[in-house]
Amino acid sequence: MSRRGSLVVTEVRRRIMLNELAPGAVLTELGLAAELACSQAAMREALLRLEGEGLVRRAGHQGTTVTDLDAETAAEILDLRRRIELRGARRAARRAMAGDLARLVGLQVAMDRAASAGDVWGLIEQDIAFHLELFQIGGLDALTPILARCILHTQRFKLWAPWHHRPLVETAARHRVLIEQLRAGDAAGLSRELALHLDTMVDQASAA
Amino acid sequence: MSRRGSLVVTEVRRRIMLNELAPGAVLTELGLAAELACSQAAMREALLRLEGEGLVRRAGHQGTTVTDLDAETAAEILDLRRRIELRGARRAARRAMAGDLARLVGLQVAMDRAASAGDVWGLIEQDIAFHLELFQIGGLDALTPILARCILHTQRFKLWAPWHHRPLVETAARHRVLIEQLRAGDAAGLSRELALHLDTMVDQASAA
DNA sequence: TATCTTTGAATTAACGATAATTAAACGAGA
DNA sequence: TCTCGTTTAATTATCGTTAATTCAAAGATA
Repeated sequence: MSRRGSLVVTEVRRRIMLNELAPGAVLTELGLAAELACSQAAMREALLRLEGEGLVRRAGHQGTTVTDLDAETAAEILDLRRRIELRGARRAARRAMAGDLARLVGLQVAMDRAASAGDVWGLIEQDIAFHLELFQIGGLDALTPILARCILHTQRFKLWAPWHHRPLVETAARHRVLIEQLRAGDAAGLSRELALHLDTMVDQASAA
Repeated sequence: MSRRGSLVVTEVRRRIMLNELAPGAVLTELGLAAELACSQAAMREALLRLEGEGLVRRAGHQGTTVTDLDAETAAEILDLRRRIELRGARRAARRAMAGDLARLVGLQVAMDRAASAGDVWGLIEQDIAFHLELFQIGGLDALTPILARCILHTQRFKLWAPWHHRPLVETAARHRVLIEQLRAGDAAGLSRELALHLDTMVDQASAA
């Protein structure tokens, strides 16, 4: 699993998400490759992937730039995310098996660990994995990559906005109720709680 | 514009969309590269892009396979497309400038040309460009790639379903009314017509 | 006969070097 | 002083090759 390319794309993604590579920054394949000690081809593949995720924009022969973000766009994407995720959750409540619950619980404890360790990025990664795992139970596989993109961008905006100081442990704990609703097979309850979950995220961002 | 890589990705995309490369087919980088007379690296980049579009699935060291498609998934994606595109259209009606209309008219005549020439694929390409152009007037830039993906997949399903025999010229002509509503700045009218436009597409597919 | 190991083919991943393309800096002429 | 053409530097795109990984089938052993 020591796949170099995988590690490279993960690292560049992390730097963009954490704003270490700020919007508008110009990246050159050779330059970043030297910094991360990989070949140009590996970095090329990484940037290609990140372009597919909407994190960078590759423009001709004049370098690759980190994409901008703004509040209105973030709101639009969050709205789309809400719709997709709620629809998936309603289906998930009717289909969840024991194994699904076990996987979610596993991600939950991983989030708790990351939160108490103060590992912001680790918490984000597990949070994304949690929501995607929950969605995939619903079986709408073709929408998963779209949802993944929406989640990525909402998280990016949340990190970028200077006012994201909810305690980590609380953030992690807020997923427990979702598991409970899912275990109960309560579609209405799950979608209600999930909507609340997403709303608090936006409240947090718009409460300036 | 004689960019080799661009041409390669376009060609592979065309073959998948036209079902010349059927769902489940396994593609090897070297094999396809030899067939299209390009290097492995160029084909690698092409497949990477197509994976980002959801047309192929790259799985470890066991080849790249063309993704499956089914009616339920297509319906879900079309639903998402409708939502995104209608929202964009409502905004577009309030923002359209003369230049925007000119571009749309240009695409319209290109569709007419392709239709009367019996060029199915050309018509599809122009149709996709038309809808994306219309959406971009709305200014929701961050959603454009998501919409592009949805449009691509709805078109793919339409082509894949064996019952898509609406006359080409009629398909092309059906975009004129959209331009008219946009020119009139009638947001309600445009979204109504666009919804109808999308509904006929699904009726066409579900009328088995 | 069943299971484990080994060997082989096939494929992706990575690298280094070269070519092609673009954008900007520069200078000459009007 | 401004504009146009040329040159130059930087960057991406492509190529050919090599290395590492995986899957599957053949063979050996209990």
